[in-house]
Amino acid sequence: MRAIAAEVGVQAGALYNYTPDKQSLLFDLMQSHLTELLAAVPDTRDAEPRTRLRKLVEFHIRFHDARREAVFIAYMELRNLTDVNFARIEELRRRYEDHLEQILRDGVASGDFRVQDTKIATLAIIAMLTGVNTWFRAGGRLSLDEITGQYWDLVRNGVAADG
Amino acid sequence: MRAIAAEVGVQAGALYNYTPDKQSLLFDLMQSHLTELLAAVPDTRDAEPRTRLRKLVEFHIRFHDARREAVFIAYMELRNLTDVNFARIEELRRRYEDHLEQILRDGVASGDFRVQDTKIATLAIIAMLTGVNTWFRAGGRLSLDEITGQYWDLVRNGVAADG
DNA sequence: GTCTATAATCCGATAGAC
DNA sequence: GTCTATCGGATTATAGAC
Repeated sequence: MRAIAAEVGVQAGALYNYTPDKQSLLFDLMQSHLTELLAAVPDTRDAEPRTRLRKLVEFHIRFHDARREAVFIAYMELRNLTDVNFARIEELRRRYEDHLEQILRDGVASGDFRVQDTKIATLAIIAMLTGVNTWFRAGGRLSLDEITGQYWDLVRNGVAADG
Repeated sequence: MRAIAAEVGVQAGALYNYTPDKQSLLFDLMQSHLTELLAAVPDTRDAEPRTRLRKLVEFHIRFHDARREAVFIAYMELRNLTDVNFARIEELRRRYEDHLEQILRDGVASGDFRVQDTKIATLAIIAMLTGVNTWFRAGGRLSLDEITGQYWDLVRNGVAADG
């Protein structure tokens, strides 16, 4: 709380005019992050499964790169949530995962994708995509667009029906 | 330190007969974990790239599942290492990544794999595999062998030359 | 709404008896 | 090698002046 106060430019006690306690502040940060994530998911219902999957891959990498700090907190501070707040956050996270899983399900049904278990593929793909944040730094050897293209190749081939 | 002492069954002060300070204890834990990881990497130099990759995927998931606590600490406590210790740990981690990247390079050279950038594919695959730890619990819907098989399908197709 | 001051608690680490 | 006791400092949160 002192570090946050210093960043904002006030004393620690003044923060308690804006949040009842540290737990609420942490929960609100995570909830806002995931709510904004859900609101920003591209609506691709009318497109083909491959296009929908590509759009989601591109969106996920872009969105998470643009909010590195929030993503970092959302992962590292999970264990500091109360049981009730943890359950709420997990529910939002599950709803995001459902967007991807639905695309995979539709792609399997249409014959575009071949995946044994869409839930496992969902978790695998999300972990892979989110991992970009742990090493990517702007100005490196490759641009984020180039990296996104390569991740898309891995995902596309990974779930392709003609693999 | 007090929590560790309680777990071991001694008072907090007694721990300092075994470690000079908390930083050294944390570093030793991470270093041991990664050293054991490197020592346990299967030697598959004489096998075909596809077999080598499959063996590494199976090894990675098995090894990390068997050491959930160490893996958790190795990720969550990274930011609490001094700069010098952080560099040492990153060097060990890089050496592990090199095992996978060499397999991918050899597979690309032999025509078995098609990957634009082996370094990116390495990081993507490792993030995907390590992610299993965040959700897998023994006794669930699928066994770890079944899950490993599905991750292998995703990896195999992802880097396949005939995708 | 912000400040200073402080309460209550927790932390890593040390000192010294045994 | 472990204990008790404690130091010095950090933490979250509150109280009360302005």
